[in-house]
Amino acid sequence: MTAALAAALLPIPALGERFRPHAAATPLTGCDGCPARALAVCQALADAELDSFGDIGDQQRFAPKEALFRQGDEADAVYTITSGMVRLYRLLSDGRRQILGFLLPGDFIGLAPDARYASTAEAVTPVSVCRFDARAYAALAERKPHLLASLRRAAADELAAAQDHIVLLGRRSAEERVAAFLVALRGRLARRGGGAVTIALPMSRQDLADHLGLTIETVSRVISRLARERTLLVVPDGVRVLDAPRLQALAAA
Amino acid sequence: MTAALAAALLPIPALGERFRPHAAATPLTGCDGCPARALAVCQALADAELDSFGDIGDQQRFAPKEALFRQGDEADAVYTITSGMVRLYRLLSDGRRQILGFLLPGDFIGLAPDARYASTAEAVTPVSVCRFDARAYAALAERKPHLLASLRRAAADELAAAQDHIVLLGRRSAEERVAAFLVALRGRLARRGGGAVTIALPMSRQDLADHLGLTIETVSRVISRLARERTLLVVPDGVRVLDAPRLQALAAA
DNA sequence: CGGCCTTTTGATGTACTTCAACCCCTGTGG
DNA sequence: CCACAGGGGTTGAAGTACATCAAAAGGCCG
Repeated sequence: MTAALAAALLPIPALGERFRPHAAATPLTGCDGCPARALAVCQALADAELDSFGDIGDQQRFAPKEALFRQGDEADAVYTITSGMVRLYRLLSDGRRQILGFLLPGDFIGLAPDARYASTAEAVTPVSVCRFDARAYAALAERKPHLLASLRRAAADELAAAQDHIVLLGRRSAEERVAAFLVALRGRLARRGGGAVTIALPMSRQDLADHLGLTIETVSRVISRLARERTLLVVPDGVRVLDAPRLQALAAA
Repeated sequence: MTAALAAALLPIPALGERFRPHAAATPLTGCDGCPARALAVCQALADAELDSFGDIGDQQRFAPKEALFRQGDEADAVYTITSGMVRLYRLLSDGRRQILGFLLPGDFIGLAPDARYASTAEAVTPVSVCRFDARAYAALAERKPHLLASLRRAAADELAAAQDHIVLLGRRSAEERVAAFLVALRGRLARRGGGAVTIALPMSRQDLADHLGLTIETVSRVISRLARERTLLVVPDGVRVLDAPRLQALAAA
C-alpha cells in the first residue's frame, strides 16, 4: 500500500511507533493521544471520566490476518479500533463467508454482547485497538449514563448501516453494489480525515466479493468496466474516483 | 386467515374488542392487560414505574395496508406492537422495495431514532400498537437506566437479526432463504405462544419476495417444491411444517 | 529468475428473473 | 343465480445477470 493511502487508515502515522510491535497488553496511561478520541464511543465521556476508562482498557496490536476473536469464542471483551482496518465476518458450515463490514478507526465492536461472538474479527491491515474487559465495561456503562446513551447511538448507527446493506444485497445489481460500497467507504474515510478522491482498498477482491454477495470475478469485472469508462482509476490497494457524480448515480438511491 | 392462525398473531384474541376500531388515540390506563407486556421493552420497567410509561403512551389501531409512518416523515414517535403484523420496508427511487423485517407483538420500532424515518412501517394484518411521543420517550429513558439498558439490548438483538439477514441475502440460495425465513419466523411465533408446526404467513408472496431478495415467482416455486417433497403443507395464509428436521437442514448454518 | 498468490480476462454454465398464460378466489352487479 | 372482473398465486418457456471453469497476466519475495 502506498504511503498516501496508508495515511487514510492511520490518521496519526507515527502512533504505531509508540508501542512495541505486538506488545500483548500495554496499560493505557490515558486517551489523550488516541487517534480515535474524537470518533469513538469514548467521546461520550468527559475528560475527567476518562481515567476510569483508561484503567480498564488495554492497547493491543494485531498483524494482518490475525484474529481479534473468532466466531464461537467466549465474548469476554469489547474493542474500539484506533488504527487500521478490521473485517468482521460469519462463516457458514460449508465454508461460504459473508463479511458483515469493514471497521475503521473509531468503530466499536461489542454492541451486541452475547455470551459468544457471532462473528470473527480479523485484521486486514496492521491494527491497533483499545480492548476492554466486557464485564468491567458493562459495569462502567451502568455507572455512566452518558456512555450507555452513546452505546445506544452507536448501536443505532450500526443498525442503520446494516439495513443499508440489506437493501444493497437484496435489491441492487452488481454494479450498484460496488458503486454504493465505494461511495459509502469514501464517506467514512473522508470523515476520518482521508482524502475524498482516493479510496483505500487494503482488503482483497475476495473480501470485497464476500461483503457484496458476489464472486471475485464479478467484482473484478465491474471495477475494470468502471475504470474503462473513466469513472474510476485503479491504483495499488485502492481506487481513485475520476467521475464522482457518475459513481454517485450508479450507487442510486 | 383462519381463526387458528389469527390466534398466533393475536395472543389475546379478545383484546381488540376492548378498543373502538380506529380510535385515534385512547389514553392508556395501564399496561396490565397488554399482550406484549412480557415481551416488550416495557418489561424493563418495574410495575411501579409503568405509570409514567402509560402516561406518555397511546394505544392505536391500524387496518391492513395502513401506514404507521412513512419513509422520510419526521420521526416524532416510537412504537411497541401489541398485536398483529407490521412490515418495515425501504423503497428505492425506481420503485424497487426491500422489506427489512416483519414485526410481531412485543417488537419495538424506533431504536435508531434519527430526525426522519428511514423506512416505512405498514400494517399487514389489523394491528394495534402502543405509540409514544419520541421526545417524551427519550426523556423517560434518560431518567430510567433500566429502560435505557433494555433499549440497548433490543437494539443489539435487532442488529444480530439484521446481520443474520445480511448472511441470508449475501450467501444463500433461494431455497435456503425460504427455509431459513420459515424457521426463524416459526421460532418467533412460538416464543409468542403460537404453535410450532403451523406458520402464519399473512403477508403476500410479493412481501416475501421483497424480504428475501427474490421474485414472487421464485418464492412460489420454492414453496411449491417444498410442498411437493412433503416438507411443507400449504394452508390458507400460512404453511404447516411436515418435516421439521428437513426444513432445519435446508436452512443450514 | 522462478515460484506463488492475487487479479484480470475469456468461455461456458446456470439459478434466478422475466414474460406470459392460466388458475383460483372473492366480490359485485345484472 | 350466474357472469365476469380483478387481484393474488401458480406454472411454464425463454432470457439474462451473475457464477463457474479455465487460463493468462501481473505483483511480490525468495
